[in-house]
Amino acid sequence: MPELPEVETTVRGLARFLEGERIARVQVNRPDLRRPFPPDLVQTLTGARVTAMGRRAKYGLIHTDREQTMVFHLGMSGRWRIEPEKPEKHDHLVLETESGHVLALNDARRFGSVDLVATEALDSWGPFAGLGPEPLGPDLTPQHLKRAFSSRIAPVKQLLLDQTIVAGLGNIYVCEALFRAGIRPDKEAGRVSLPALTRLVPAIQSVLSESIAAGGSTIRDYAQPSGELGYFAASWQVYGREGEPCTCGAPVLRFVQGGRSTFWCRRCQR
DNA sequence: CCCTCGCCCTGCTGGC
DNA sequence: TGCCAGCAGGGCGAGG
Repeated sequence: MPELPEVETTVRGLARFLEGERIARVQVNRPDLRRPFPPDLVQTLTGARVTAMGRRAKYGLIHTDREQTMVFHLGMSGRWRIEPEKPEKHDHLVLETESGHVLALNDARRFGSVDLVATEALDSWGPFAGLGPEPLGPDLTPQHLKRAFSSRIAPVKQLLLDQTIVAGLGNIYVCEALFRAGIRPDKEAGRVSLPALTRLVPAIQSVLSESIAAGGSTIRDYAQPSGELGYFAASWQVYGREGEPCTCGAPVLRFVQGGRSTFWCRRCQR
């Protein structure tokens, strides 16, 4: 899905149309994504004013003046369509603001979610309660990873996908960050050295920051809220490049880990 | 606890 | 052209 940079881009795009606006109309077309929509979704959002937008891990946050926050997850194929010309298949939720902007949450695979959570209790809300630190915040440090990886035998790649260790990384950016840090994806997490973790943290942060600056990655059904496409996909060095030469000349390799594809360079990652 | 696996759902691509 | 296998960015629960 949209990983952290894509959610961040989406939230920033939505903010231009929602922040400070009152929601005038809420239309639910199909109220069952990963889980059913809250039964009071329409009632709670209709007439509410959006006070602020935010993001936690891969979740987008729409805070309202009703002390309720709408939390959305884009799953694998979710996207917000801004000012859609016409309705499309899989537009599950449509919001219209007082000033006439229309926003449609479209999710073909329906792995996404929409929830309402009391704003003051967000941190203790089930899906948020166990999340690890934000990778772009101050709490992701080599020491944090050292501690979280300690005595773990699972491959480092799998643990980086674990949202309780770091919140917001997905398959693409984990592959790219491990490449930048020169760490083999199948390395036992507990055996990754502190110097390697000290390279990994800035590798994670740079790959995410650069992607956000570029407006996210483009893949299949992902588009920014405005409808433009992100450009970061062109910057992938290993993801999706099986068989192509790495910058070092060796071929990019692919194998399956935990049921998903891992891309890496045998020469650059040790 | 930790680790792995399989499933949720739909659509697109590539090979025959 | 049609069909079908394989693949896709996530998250969760079951079972060992």
